[in-house]
Amino acid sequence: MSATADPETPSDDVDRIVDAWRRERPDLDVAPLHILSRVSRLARHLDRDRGSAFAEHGLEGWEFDVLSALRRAGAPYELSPGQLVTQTHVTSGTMTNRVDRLAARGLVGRGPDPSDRRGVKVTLTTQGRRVVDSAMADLLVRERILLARLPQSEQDHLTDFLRRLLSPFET
Amino acid sequence: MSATADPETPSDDVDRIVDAWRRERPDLDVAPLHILSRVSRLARHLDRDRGSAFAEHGLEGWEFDVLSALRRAGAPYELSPGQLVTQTHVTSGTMTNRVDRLAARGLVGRGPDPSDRRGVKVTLTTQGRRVVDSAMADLLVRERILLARLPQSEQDHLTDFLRRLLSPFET
DNA sequence: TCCCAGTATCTCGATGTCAAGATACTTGAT
DNA sequence: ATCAAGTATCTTGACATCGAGATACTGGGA
Repeated sequence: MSATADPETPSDDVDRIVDAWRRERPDLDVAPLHILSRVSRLARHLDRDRGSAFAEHGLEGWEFDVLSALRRAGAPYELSPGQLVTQTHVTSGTMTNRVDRLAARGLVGRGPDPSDRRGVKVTLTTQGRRVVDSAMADLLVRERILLARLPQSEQDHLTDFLRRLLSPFET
Repeated sequence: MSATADPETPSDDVDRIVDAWRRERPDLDVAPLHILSRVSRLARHLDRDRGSAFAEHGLEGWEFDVLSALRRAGAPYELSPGQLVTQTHVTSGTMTNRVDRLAARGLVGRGPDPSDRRGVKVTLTTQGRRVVDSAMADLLVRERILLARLPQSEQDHLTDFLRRLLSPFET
């Protein structure tokens, strides 16, 4: 049991890890793990869960990331590889590869940028738009169920806390 | 600006993503993204940040994961590859590879399990223990600084919220 | 004793990513 | 008009991971 023992909040893996560190390194303040280790673990689980949601629509997670950036951009659903790199936080080499495979599947089209001959424009096809729209709807259904464990006021506080932790990373 | 506009909480990337979806799909309730998208993004940033903390000790993130599992286990700092697989959530093939490379660097030792000839025991070397101990101390310094943006009572609430979101995944 | 289902670990091939560098084009200063 | 620096994209090679299957050993029942 961790220091914040409470019959209402059963101990989980992170509590056990924190307790182990306290036993081995009593000189260290390992409290940060209670929050940040849970953030990492929750993200891993969310990734897996999203993966299985997308699989029902024949999509990989990385495919959804690209398609949803194009979808969000609004009509005509067109962005450059560079813009996609910025929005998805991958390298340019990775994006070249992703666009190749999405184009081969017919989910995006790739064409020259008329105003800059170095440039390329990636556009969502009708099929790509249909797929990403239904995958997104499904994803939200699942995520709402997960969040239902927290009443709205707690969700609002949680959003606020996360936003503040995120602010030093994103400007 | 998102629906929860407030002069004290400036908009961030997630707010912009949520706003874009609301514009494109007004029929969808995209509120879950406010929490879950921030969790994923924060985890990504934490990963990068940990990576640079570990680099100062000559460690990769995956190396720290293995070494810290052994360190937490307590003397004699010895676990089987299977136990390491369970604790680090990677496959057995990955763990074979990781232990190979850690042993080549002299951070762990690998020996036969006397009580089961199928088995292997992985142990932390003195050097491995020294390295993981200092990397852990450094990591905690960084993470405490991050969390200093939230007063203790908010950190306690955040821990509680995350624990509840995590509970359906970890039993 | 002899099997055989179960378990622990390792091997192999495929995959997605990154970092660094190559290529092609643009822009602004001279 | 020319050229250097900057920008956008693509290519290449190395790497860590995964999934599936191979190998080696254990333990219990016939």
